[in-house]
Amino acid sequence: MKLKILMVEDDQSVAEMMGMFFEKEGWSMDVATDGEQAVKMFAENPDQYDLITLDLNLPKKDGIEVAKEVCAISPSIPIIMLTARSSEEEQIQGFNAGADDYVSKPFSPLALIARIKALQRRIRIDDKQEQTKTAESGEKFDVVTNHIKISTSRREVLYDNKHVQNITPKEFDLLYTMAQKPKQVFSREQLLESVWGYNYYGEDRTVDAHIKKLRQKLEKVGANVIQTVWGVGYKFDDS
Amino acid sequence: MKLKILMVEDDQSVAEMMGMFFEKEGWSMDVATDGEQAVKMFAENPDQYDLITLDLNLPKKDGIEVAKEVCAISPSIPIIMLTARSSEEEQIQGFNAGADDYVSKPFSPLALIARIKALQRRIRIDDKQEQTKTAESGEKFDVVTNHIKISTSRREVLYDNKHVQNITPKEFDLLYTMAQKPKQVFSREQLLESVWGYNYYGEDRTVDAHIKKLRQKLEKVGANVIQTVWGVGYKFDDS
DNA sequence: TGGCCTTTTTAACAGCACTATTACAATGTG
DNA sequence: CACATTGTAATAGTGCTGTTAAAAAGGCCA
Repeated sequence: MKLKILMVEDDQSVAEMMGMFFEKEGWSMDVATDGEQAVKMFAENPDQYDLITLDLNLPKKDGIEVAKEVCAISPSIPIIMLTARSSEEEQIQGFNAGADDYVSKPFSPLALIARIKALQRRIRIDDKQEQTKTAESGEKFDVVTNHIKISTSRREVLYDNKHVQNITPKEFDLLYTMAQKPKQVFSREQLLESVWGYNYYGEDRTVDAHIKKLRQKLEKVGANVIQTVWGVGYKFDDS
Repeated sequence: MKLKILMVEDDQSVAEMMGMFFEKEGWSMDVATDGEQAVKMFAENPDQYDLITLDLNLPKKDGIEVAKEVCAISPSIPIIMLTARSSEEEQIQGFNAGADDYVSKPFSPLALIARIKALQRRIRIDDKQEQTKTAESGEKFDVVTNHIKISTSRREVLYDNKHVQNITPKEFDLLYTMAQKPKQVFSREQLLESVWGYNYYGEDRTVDAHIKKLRQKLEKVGANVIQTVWGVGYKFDDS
């Protein structure tokens, strides 16, 4: 997989650092240091970029605005937002503006690379399912499996078109993380890193507690989609 | 997960503290207090170490130089840089020299442990993906023989596309170990080392017991793939 | 030498005590 | 109210051992 990435990032040292890691992966990168430059660079030659990483706090034009304008030019471009604090508010705005995933700062270089790979994988899969998924209504769901639909922009989960009520942020993120790769087992540590963030050092068992609550709420609409894999972790499976 | 870590750190109190935390995780640690010693220790026996944590400010030979020399000996060894102040400059140089991740001082022991775990996980995942570069659809199987498919990411075993039910961790590991090299005989000692870990002192016959259970579960889907090699051990064969 | 029986070695099986892991409930905090 | 944590109960998995069954080896005799 060879990628060209547009990194929108005002902290030059971060950009340089990531540049080296991308190079290690065999990817190339352009950097825009403010919002205006980002939009300009992308507008000039949209097709050359495979993906955009987008800092939210930018000079001149903030990340949300950049995302909107970029999406106007090329709606299918994958965008990963880099949010300073993991503020729910910002995430929702970001998703609304067209972001596909977010990574909260500070992040480890490898974490970002992992997300990029995951996103690319997801997009390839989506492409294959394009026929089934397209248009009809204006409803956009980020994850669609046999029974479940998840909308990140609305923070909504539907099971057989029934709303799952009162999902909390952590529960939503947990479900979203696992549902992106159905049947794949996630260790508690993986979930901690993915949902709680790079620099969070909580207890494994905290995950259990949230899984329990999530299961309770899913059961209310008849969903039984989170399996325990003994000695390993959890997985999503609704087949 | 059992690790041996080479910690390169001139501040002895830091090293001691981390030593205790590593011990709690069941990991062992060697300490080098300056750059020269670090390179020497690593060069003497590179394979014993699973990971290096590397302070950047070192007597005699700085961390960057150590990283380069270590990478020259063994390019795949994971390195985590410990940067004294979060000086971006240093981080960048460190990565250039071959570091995989960084933690800025002062760091919490749990933070470093979390980073180590995350790094190990990624390395394992990357290794697997290299082995499994085939696989087109979302289905990824790490082992595929005539009748059996094994997916470590899903912890699933299929025999002629039938699920083997209720596989426990030990059983899965046993089967996975043997199925990787069909027809090769594994002694009980080899299996103990591979599945239980190299410093586990258990009875040979414990292996038998698990093989029995595994066979039972495999029989339920009509699989008869584990042969006894009298006086030697067991082997996987489904041809 | 080759067949047959006995002895010895090795593996299969079954059950139990123990451990590890997970689910659940309750609490404290912001 | 969401969350993190902790204690406890429930559950699943593991390790071991006594016993039984099977295989190999050795001895005996035709």
